[in-house]
Amino acid sequence: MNEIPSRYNPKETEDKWYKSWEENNLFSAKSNPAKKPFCVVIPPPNITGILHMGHALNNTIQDVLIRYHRMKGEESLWMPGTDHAGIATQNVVEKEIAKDGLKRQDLGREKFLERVWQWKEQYGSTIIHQLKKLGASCDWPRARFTMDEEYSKAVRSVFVALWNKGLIYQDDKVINWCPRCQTALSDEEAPHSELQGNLYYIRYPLRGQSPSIDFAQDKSGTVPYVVVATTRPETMLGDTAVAVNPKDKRYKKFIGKVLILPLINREIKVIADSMVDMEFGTGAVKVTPAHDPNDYILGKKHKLEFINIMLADGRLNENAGDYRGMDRFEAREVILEDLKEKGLLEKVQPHQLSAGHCYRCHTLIEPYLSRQWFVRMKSLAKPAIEAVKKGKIKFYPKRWTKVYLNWMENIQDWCISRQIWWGHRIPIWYCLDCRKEAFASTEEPKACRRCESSNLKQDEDVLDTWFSSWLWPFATFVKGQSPSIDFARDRSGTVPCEELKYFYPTSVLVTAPEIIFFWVARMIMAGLEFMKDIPFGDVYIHGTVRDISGKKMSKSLGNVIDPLEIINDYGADALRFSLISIATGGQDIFLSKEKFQQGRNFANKIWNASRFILMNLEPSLLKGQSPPGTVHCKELDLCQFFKKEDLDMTNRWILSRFYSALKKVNKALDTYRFNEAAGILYGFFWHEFCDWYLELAKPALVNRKQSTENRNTQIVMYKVLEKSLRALHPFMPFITEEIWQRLNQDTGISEYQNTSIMVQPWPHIQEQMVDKKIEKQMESLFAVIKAIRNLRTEIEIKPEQEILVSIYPHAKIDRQLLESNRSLVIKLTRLQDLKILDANNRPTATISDITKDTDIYLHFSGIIEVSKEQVKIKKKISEELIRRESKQKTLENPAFIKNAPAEVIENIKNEKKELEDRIKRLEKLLDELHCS
RNA sequence: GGGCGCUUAGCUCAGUUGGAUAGAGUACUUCCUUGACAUGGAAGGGGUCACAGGUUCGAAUCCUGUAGCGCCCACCA
Repeated sequence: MNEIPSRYNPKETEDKWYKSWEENNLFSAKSNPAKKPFCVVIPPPNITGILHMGHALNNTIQDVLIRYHRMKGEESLWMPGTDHAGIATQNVVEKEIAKDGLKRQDLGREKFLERVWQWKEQYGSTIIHQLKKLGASCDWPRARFTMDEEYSKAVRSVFVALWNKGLIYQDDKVINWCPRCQTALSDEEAPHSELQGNLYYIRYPLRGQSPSIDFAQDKSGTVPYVVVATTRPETMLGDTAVAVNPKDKRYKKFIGKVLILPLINREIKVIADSMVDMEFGTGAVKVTPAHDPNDYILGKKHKLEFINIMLADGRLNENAGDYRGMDRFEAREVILEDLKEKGLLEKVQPHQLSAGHCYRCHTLIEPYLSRQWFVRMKSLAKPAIEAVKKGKIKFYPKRWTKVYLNWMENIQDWCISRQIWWGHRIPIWYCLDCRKEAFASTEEPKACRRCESSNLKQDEDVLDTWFSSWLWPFATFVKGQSPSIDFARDRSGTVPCEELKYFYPTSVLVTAPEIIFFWVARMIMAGLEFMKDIPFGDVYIHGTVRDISGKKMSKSLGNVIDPLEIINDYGADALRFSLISIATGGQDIFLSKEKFQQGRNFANKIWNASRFILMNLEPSLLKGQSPPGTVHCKELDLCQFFKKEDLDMTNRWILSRFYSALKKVNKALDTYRFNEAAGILYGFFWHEFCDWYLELAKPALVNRKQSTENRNTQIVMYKVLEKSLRALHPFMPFITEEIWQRLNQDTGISEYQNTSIMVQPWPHIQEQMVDKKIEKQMESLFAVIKAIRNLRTEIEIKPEQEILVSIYPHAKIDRQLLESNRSLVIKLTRLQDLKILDANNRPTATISDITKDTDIYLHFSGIIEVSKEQVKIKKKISEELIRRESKQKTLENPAFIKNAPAEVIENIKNEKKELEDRIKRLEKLLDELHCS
């Protein structure tokens, strides 16, 4: 026992216990009708991922929930897994082969994919190991990967199901194109961000006018050109019209006229459309149907030509004339130069705009006309909107509901095809012989359905990664199922899938606001479509982790605080506890390394309190003296150890406080107020259990004789610690396990046969131990102790110097309370003696103070500065007078008396009376001071 | 252009349905190496709860507006 070090060393415990939990299968959960299910599916991290603070927060919250519910006796499953992360992973591997001077095309599709799988096998579970470091109690043997065979089948089934319903279609549209990743992206994958650019005003001459004419000097009134404003001048090469608003008087005469597109010398028409904003720019807009979503609409409407001027990599193609082969940004500069030379660049204005950027590589997105696959979303969205509106799915905090609904109500078709290789290949086949319509199939078809030819070709594209993620809450459960699985029917029992029936819908989804659209919304749609039921009842949205100045943490900014570094320096429990304490109500959290000290210090506090308790515990006493089977990890009525009435106040107090705190913790956890739960436990354990209770208990413990007092104190101290450990376990799994095991071992209590604290029951509230009266009394006692300490500090004398205190208890306080705790007060205030007075007679040479129910006189062999003492008391009196005055005023207000609830009035009356009492007593102290 | 969040102690933030002398962590001041813990203990100082109106007997808390900061969404070239 004595070898317990005085500092908690996480390194010696964390890996050891994690291993033990895994070896004993303690994270495993399975269909168990005898128990209530509780299920959380992990937001699957990318296989390219490395643990950052966002993960740490996200997974700590999930682990707290899982561990809490597991201890509450629910069959708790935390379903883990990883996401193949199409673009991100492909990028990583491409970078890798680039070191050998290779491109993916050099290897070919098959060889390249082999390389990716290799990479995945080697590095793909890095983040899983890191989550283990964090203490995540996932059911690891279940871990799924979005490209597992079964999972892939599910993806294809879903695709085919939607295809059969006519919800999937192929079309040429202007989509978001990342020239670096060379693939289409969905709108969500191309978030807009502000950009400082220019608005370029370019002159488009009327046909018949020489382009070389010096326009600037033409002031005759008939302007031979139209000026358009654009932020992307290079796209002019693809212009096929100029549009003006039909109501715009300035341009009436130009409508229908033909302009000569500069540099290219294409004839383009001036068209009229109400879409054009007369206020913006010149009111005349160049129309580039193949490179702008709006222009695309105009192009369709006015039957314009669609001219694609760009290659997949962002360079200009053969339609760009002399500019062919140039990169889009380079071309912009050259074009501007050329325009300027020809006198066609009228002016340049600085202009702030926002434009899409690739969410993977941050490259500026190019709107790009291409043939892609889409999902029609409107009909899928409808039930998903209903489910939230009807409260079947609830967001915490509530405000995200609106964000969700707003997006869902304006939902656009989802571009799901990606021009990359790593991912689920689109299950569409084309017959190269009959060349009829393409068809979808869950399995590779042997022959064309029309002409029976086997000369088939699968679509080259792969599906958006999120097209697999949206099935996560149920596709993770299908293992060894038939590929043509009909999820909904499966639940009804046609195809047995016990686990899905048992765990679905899952309980709660924990995630960050950034992926509400990407993932949460789509999972709800998929769940309702394929399972005919919601995927989860609650959605808890936590904040985004930022650095101390409010910036998002990112490697490029160099402001990252690495969770693994924190774990290494402070321990996983410290990291977890600090994160939970900081994360409030889904608010963004601002981190600095220092913030983790709180968690570390708390862990150390728990460690040392436990160390103290272990050092003062007589195992034989606990083992031998208690009734058979009583010191038990199961929740037994504490009354089996002792009659509540036989306990002294201190013990009754701490038990009462523990259960009062526990009640609040339960409530907080049940409503996703994690920081509050952590805060209550922190406050209880540190400031009540350690600061007060253990100090109060010391005298009883020093007395090693087997007195009832000693025995009871040992049991209570032990019990409160043990229960606190259990309550703290979801937050700090490692240290609580370590100590719990030591308690187990050192007390030699054989009833602890279970392997771990994590499978012990959550502490049960023993209502009979809650005693508000005792709590009040102890507070009075604490007030006395504090007042004495305070007086002590005031006189600034040496610790050794003799000090005596006499107390006059007022009627309110139980004299008995002081009498029976006299020696405790002496100990905690380091007095020589404490007298409890019968009459309120002030002895000489003292300073004094009052508490709510006592007058306190402190005597010492020094000189009192009477004037200073007077000032102190007078100040107090005047403060109290002000308060009394305000209460008085309130009570004199007839409206208050009329409207306020009786209870409030009563309170104010009491408070006023108390204030008056205090004032009277303070005045008396002042009086006595004059006498002395 | 919409929507949302924030503004409380030097700093970082709590404050549940309106009814305390407005809390915590950290920093600061003084004292304490008293055998659980200096990653500690004791005692302190520090806030007109962004601003202006309003509702109410009563507002940090509810309503309206203003300012600043920060997010998210949107096809203004």
